[in-house]
Amino acid sequence: METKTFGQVLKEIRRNKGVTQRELAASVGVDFSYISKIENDRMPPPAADTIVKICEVLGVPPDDLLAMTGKMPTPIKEAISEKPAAQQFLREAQTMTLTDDEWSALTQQLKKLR
Amino acid sequence: METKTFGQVLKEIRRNKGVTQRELAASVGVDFSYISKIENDRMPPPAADTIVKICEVLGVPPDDLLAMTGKMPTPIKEAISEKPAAQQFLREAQTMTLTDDEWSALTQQLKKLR
DNA sequence: AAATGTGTTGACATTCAACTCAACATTATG
DNA sequence: CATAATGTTGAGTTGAATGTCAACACATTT
Repeated sequence: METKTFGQVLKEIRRNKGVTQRELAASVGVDFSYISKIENDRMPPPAADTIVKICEVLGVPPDDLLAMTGKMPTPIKEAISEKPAAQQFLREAQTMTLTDDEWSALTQQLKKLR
Repeated sequence: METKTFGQVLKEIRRNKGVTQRELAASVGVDFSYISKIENDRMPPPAADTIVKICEVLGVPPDDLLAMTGKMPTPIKEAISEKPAAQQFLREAQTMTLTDDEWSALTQQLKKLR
């Protein structure tokens, strides 16, 4: 399985949308040279919040790009930080080393709650 | 409800165990003056991993102190970073803004899985 | 070919968490 | 009280994350 890098994926999305690095950078609020480095994997992926902004500008959901980096946007981090019960849950989950399927099952359970 | 600070709780535990700041600091691997500052809330709580070490030295479970800080130990962070399915779960959970009870319910579900 | 738009590169800057170090203050003990 | 043990404080350090800036290269259009 030929796994694409973060930079490759971003460059592809941006080009498909017909946006230049400078346009994207200006809208996001970073230097355009930074976009270039990210796209060529000269630098690690940006902060989670920057990834979210980039995706907003490009009009795509941030989920895939976020998943590639293993980073979590600020709102999610905060939601967890403020909830001891959530932290408790995560500690349990970690000691169990859940599989992907088990996580999916839990996501289903989530929806049942409401 | 008079909520105790992180420093107050730590100082109390340490004293109950009859350990000096210098002893604790030496065992944990930090400067003793750092312990002092933490106990007097002159500095924010230490990194999650340091909290865990402190609790190991003092012989208490780290859960309470960790919960007070909203920080997550490295193993847990890594477990999540590596699992897109877990991130997906957390994104869902965040948009739903679960209550404590709902988190507890999920923790119960966890145990049912095995 | 000249100018303009777009992309790349290297060096450097900024911010923040998480401490350390040296000096001083306070408390306990003989 | 004298000394040692313990605790406190202010200033500085370190490393990682996240970028910026200036210069240049390439590509496109006129």
